[in-house]
Amino acid sequence: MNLKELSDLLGLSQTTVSRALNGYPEVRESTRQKVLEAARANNYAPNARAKRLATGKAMTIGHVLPVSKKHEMVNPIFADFIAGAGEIYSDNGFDLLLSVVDDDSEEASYRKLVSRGAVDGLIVHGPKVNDSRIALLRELGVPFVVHGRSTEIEADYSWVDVNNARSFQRLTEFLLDLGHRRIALLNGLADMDFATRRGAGYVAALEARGIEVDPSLMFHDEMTENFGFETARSLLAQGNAPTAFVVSSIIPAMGVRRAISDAGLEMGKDVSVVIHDDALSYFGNDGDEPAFTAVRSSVRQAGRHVAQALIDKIATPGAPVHQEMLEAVLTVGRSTGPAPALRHALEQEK
Amino acid sequence: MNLKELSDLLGLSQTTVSRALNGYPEVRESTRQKVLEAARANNYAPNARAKRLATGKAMTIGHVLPVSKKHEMVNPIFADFIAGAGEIYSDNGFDLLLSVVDDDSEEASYRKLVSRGAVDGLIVHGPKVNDSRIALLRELGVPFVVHGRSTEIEADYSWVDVNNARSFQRLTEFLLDLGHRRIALLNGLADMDFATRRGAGYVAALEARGIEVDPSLMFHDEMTENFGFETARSLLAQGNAPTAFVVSSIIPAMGVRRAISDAGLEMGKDVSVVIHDDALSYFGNDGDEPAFTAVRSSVRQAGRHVAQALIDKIATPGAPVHQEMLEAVLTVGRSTGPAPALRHALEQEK
DNA sequence: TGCAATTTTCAAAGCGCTTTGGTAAATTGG
DNA sequence: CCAATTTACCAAAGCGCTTTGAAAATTGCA
Repeated sequence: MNLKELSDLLGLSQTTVSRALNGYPEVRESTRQKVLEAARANNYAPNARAKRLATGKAMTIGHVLPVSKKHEMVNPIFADFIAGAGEIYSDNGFDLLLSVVDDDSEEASYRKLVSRGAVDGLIVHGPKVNDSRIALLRELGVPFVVHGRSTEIEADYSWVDVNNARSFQRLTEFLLDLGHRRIALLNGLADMDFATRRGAGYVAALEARGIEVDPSLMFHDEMTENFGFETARSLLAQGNAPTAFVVSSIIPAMGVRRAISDAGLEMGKDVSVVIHDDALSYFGNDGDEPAFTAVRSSVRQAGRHVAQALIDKIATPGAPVHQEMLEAVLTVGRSTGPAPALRHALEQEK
Repeated sequence: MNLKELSDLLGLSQTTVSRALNGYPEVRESTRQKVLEAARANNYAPNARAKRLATGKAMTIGHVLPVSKKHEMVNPIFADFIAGAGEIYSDNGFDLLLSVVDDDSEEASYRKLVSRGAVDGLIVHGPKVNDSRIALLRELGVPFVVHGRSTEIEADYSWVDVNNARSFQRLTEFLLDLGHRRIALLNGLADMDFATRRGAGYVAALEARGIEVDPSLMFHDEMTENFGFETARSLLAQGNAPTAFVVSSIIPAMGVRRAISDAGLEMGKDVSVVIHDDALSYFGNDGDEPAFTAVRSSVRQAGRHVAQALIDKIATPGAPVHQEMLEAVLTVGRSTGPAPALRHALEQEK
C-alpha cells in the first residue's frame, strides 16, 4: 500500500493524506482521524526511501566499526554503547547505520557515507591521539560527535568523555594510600587517546608522591583477557613483582585475576587490583561488595548521551559544540587491600 | 555534486553518465573512463536516497537488537556476530540497519521495517522455542535468515546453526569418560532455543550411561559472569557438590572459575569445567593449551555465513531455503581432569 | 444576503536517481 | 555503394513521497 492507493481509497488527495499523517495543522481534525484509521487498518507506513528523497534527510546516523583484519578484534564495549545510542535513535525516529570496515579504509568509509547522503550525522568511536577523522568530518561539513576526545586537536568539536586522567590518578592514589609502591598499569593500545590520558593520570599520581615511574611496569595492548593473564603471570613470576595492578577494563582484569590465583596468591590480599569498569551488562561488578575496586562509568549511558548530542546538533546546525564530561565514581570492592609490607606492620601493631 | 551537475560538466546526458558508472555495456570505453575519472575528481557518489527510490531496493539488511529494559542485558556475542555479517555486507554493497528496540515491541519493529521498505531482508537473532517471528516474516514475505533454529516450527525457513545438541552431548560424555558423575549444567535462558537443544544433549549423554538426571543441577539464566559465579559458589558450598560443570558460554565460565578458586579449589583438578566457546575476539581461548576444554564455533564466522545466505536469498528469490549446520570442534584445555574419585584410584595404582 | 477572511483541500512540481524507448552515427555485408 | 545492423548516446517518464501555490469550501460579520 502506498500513498496514492491510500488517498484514492479515502477519496482525498495525496497532499491531504500526507499532511494528516505528518501532523500538519491545515487539515480538519475529523479528516485526520479518518486518515489515521485507514492507515492503521491497511498497515500503511510511508515508504522510507521516497520520504528520504523528498525531504532530503536520511534520518539515519552512521557508526563506523573498524575491524582490524590482523587481530580480528572487536571492541567489547561496542555492543553496550550501541544499545544505549540505539535507544535514543528509536525514540527520535532515526535509523542506525552500522558500517563494518577494514581499519585501513575507515576514512574512505566516512567519506563515502557522507557523499552518498546515506547519513545525517556520524559518531566517532575510539579516537586516537591527533585523530585525523575529526579534521575530515569538519571538512565534509557533516554533524558528528566523538565518544572520547583527541589530544592535540585544537579545533572545537563535540564530544562526550569520561575524565580518564582523573579517574586513573584517583585509582593509583587509592593504591598508594594502601601502601603499594610497585604498581603495574595494564592499558589499552598506546595510540588510543583514552590510554594516553589514563597513563598520564597514573604517572601524575606516582610523581605527586615522589615515586619513580618504572616503564617496565607499563603495558599497552588490545584489552583482551589474555593480555591481562600473560602480563600478570610474567610479572608475578619475576623478582620484585608488583603488589598492585591498575587495569583499563574488566576483561583483562579477568586475566589478571586468573594469573593471581594460578600463582597461588589471593587477590585483595597478596595482590591488589583496581580497574576501569564500563558497566558492561554481562559483567556486573556491582552489589554491596563488587568483585573489583573500580571507577565505574556506564558506556551504555555514554551511548545515550552521545546520541542525544548528535540529534540535537542535527536539529540545530548553528548551535555551539557539545562538550560533556561524564563522572566516573570510585567504588571499593574486594580486590584491594593494604600492601603486604604495610599489612605486616599493621598486624604487628596488634 | 549530483548526477546532473556531473553530466553537465562532462557534456553528456545523465543517462550516459549513469550507465557508465554502473557498468552497462552501451557506452564507449573511452567515455566510461572519462566519466569515472570526473566522478573521482569531483568526489561524486550517487545519492543513496535517490538510488534506492529509483531502483526499488533498499540495499540494506536489518538486524533487530531487542534490549530488555528489565535486565539491561545485551547479548555479548552480538558484536562479534555483527562484525562477521558486516564484512559480507560491505563486500556486497549492502548497508546494515540496526534497530534497537524494547523486547516487547520487537514484532512491531520488524513489521515497520518491512512496510516502510527500509530493508531488503532481515536477520533473526536468538530464536526462542516456537518463535513467532518466523511466521511473521513469512507472512510479510520478506527474505530472512535465522541465526539458530526454532523447535516446533514446521515451516521451512533458512537458518544457520551449530549442532548444539551434539556439542553438549559430546561435552558431557567427555566429562563422564573422566569419571565425573555429578555434573552441573549452566545454560542460557530456558525459552531460548539453543538452551533447549543444549539441555537435551546433556540429558541424552547422562541417560545413555544410565545416570539419573538431577534437575537441581540444571540452571537457566542470562549468561553473565555473575550467574556463573553465584551458581557455582552455592553448589560448591553444599554437600555432595558437583565435580564438573558444563557451561554455555565463556562468560559465566569466568564466574565459575572465580567461584572455584574462591573456594580454595583448583580448576582442572578438583573441579572440571567444559564450555561452549563462541570464539569471542577478546576472550581468546586458544593456543596449545586453551584455558578451557571447549566446543568452539566462531560466532563471527556464523555471522558471515548468515549474511551470505541472506544476500543470496535476496538475489534469487525463488531459491530453496538455506539450512546450514556449522561444526563445533572439541578442544581439550586445562580446565578438565579425572574426577577426584577416579584420580585417587589412579594414584593408588602407581 | 453578500463579500472578505479563513479554513480545508487539491494539482503539480520536485527530490536525484534508473530505465524505457527512442534517434543519430558508425559499422557491416552483399 | 547503399540498406541493414550495431553502437553510442539522449529525452523523458517514473520511483513514492513532500511541499508550493492555487482553488474550493466554509465561516464571520455587516
